[in-house]
Amino acid sequence: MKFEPVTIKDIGKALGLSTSTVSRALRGSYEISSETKRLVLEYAEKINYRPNPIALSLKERRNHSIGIVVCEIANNFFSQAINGIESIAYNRGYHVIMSQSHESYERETVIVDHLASRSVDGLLVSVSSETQDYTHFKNLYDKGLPIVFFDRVANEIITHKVIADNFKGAFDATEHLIENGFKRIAHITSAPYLSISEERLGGYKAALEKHDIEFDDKLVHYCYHGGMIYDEIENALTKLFKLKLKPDALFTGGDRVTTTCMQALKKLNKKIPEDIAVIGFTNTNVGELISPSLSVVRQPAFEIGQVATELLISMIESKRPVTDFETKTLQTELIVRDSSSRNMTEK
Amino acid sequence: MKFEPVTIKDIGKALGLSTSTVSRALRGSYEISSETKRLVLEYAEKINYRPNPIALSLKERRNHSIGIVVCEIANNFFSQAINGIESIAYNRGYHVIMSQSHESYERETVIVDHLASRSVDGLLVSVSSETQDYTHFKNLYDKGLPIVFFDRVANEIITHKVIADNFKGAFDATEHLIENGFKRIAHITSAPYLSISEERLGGYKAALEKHDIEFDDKLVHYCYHGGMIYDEIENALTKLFKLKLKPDALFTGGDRVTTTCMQALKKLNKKIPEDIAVIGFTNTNVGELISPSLSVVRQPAFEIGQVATELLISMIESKRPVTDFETKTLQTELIVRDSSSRNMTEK
DNA sequence: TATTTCTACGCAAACGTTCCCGATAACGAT
DNA sequence: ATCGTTATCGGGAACGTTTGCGTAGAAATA
Repeated sequence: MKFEPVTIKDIGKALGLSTSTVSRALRGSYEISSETKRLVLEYAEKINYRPNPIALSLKERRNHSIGIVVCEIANNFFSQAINGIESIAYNRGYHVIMSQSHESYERETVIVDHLASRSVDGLLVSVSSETQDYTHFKNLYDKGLPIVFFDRVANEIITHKVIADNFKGAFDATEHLIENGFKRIAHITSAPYLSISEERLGGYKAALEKHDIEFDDKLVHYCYHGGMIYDEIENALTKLFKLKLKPDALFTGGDRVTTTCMQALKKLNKKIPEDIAVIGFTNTNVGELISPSLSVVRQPAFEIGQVATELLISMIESKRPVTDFETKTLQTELIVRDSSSRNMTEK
Repeated sequence: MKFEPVTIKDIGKALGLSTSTVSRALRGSYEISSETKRLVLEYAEKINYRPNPIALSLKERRNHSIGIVVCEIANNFFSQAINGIESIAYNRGYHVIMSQSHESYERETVIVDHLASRSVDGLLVSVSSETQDYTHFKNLYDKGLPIVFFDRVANEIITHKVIADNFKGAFDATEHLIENGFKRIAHITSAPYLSISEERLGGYKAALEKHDIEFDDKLVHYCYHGGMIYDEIENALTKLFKLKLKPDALFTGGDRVTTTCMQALKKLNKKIPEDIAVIGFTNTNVGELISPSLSVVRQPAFEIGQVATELLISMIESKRPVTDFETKTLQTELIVRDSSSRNMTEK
């Protein structure tokens, strides 16, 4: 199917004017008589003329569009973040182009290359859990393509980054468990080289240390697919429960990890919080409906998306090369419910 | 920031060839000597040449991108559908441009106009709950812009449509409640003029009729914001509970409506299913974790997205105008859990 | 009246490609 | 020696805009 659009040339032909005159009239240039302007504007309106954005892009060498690279859309955190991204982009006149890495490094490289081959003015990325090498970003970035990382960032690339305070979020969650009397706190999280995993593990360790609980790496499990693969989670849990010194609490890092852990615990017939207390990073909006109601660390996903987009657009629209980069850290929210409660276990 | 890309011209200059020769060499034309081809290919590889997609778009008058218009991304159904859309689009070499109407008719018109002004080869749309007038789609469609509707469709526009079998899904859910002994079945759903609302209401009525239960419009409530506004849902529920003949079961139509109803019921201290049994349309993946575990009608969101995208791309790539349109109906899945169980109430 | 200054418009290049049409050379055939 | 082929390449238009520059005529100035 073809979509035959009306061009500036058509207007010129119809009105006996040159394209330049029409163009100028449309932009309201002072060198066009008001009479001609009126004529052009009226005719353009009549035939519902819309400038061809592609021709403009070619001329101005920009697209007014930004690319998003995330592992998956169907995830509470990311869909909320994308919502934030879209809200800002829309107001600033940018289109948002979506793509998913599905936690695959290879696919990420393909996507990024595809997006960046100049069909996009900038990139908003949260790296895949498989990604350990960042040269595909580095190459483009060095060539001048603006990139802002959010959530899962590439520390070795010097640019704007927007993250939640994962350290503090993890610290608070862990300390909350400790203060509720739990001593053997397990931690299931995503791939170890992910920035978020590192930061959350750091907070977890710091809380243990503060309360003089020895860190035990047998209590920490990494799920390389971020909870996308059920068995990975179930295996981690069964290993934990086979320990001589079983955990009495679980702190999960990641939206998918948390919900999948809850499903696995249900399947394994573990009572929460009697058998094991649970608190985890997740942005689900039905935490209170879950049985028992789920204690969570909630990330300001929408705001992260917004801030990242603002930074990216400022980079895109900056005349001079940007040299002053910042890492914005937004606070998480600790929502305590029943799944991490000591009271429940004492009944 | 500027992103200085290498063009076909640069290659020509460096190698002492014309742009046409370079272009042909790159495409492997038979009229270029293998020696020249080798030279060009090697050099292009070396300097990492990527064709400028914008220039191509201008030339070929297409973009290899499709626009998505939905009410919101952060919604289980839509994020899963978008996942399906992206999966097909990626394989077929199309970019996916996202936008949200936020259930606003006005915003929808602006978005559609913006997207369609030729920055997109086709549109995948699920209309907003406010939309009753479809001329903004009709105009573009008549001009030749391919459009495929999914989920919430515009019946008056003759094109491909992909929907879940909302009638049957609603029928099954309602009949399930009836067979479990419930007699006063309330129905809370989205805006009445939405195709999905109509279809689901139809299934609901048909099930009632089959089992000789009189339809009572006092048991039906429409939420014009599709559950996005909490109070709208709570109001509907309190009205239901103020009825002389209170409902004993609730069938909800819509992802957001269902989860928000659950939240409101919790806040109103209603026991499920003792005070009121619940089953609803939703694509949440934590239905079994909810207390009580939630009976749901699940839509094949991912597949709906896939099928819609395939149809759209077939329209885009069709040489001749498409005249044979189909409405694909995919089956829903009834997942019975505790929230709609009679047994629970008899304990 | 001759010259300058506006006013209002057109020409053409440019953005990066593709592709139709020629152009040039080599070469065998006549 | 001339011609038609074939192989290989370049010129230039086109896609839809914007914009620097040029220039016509009219008005203003000298």
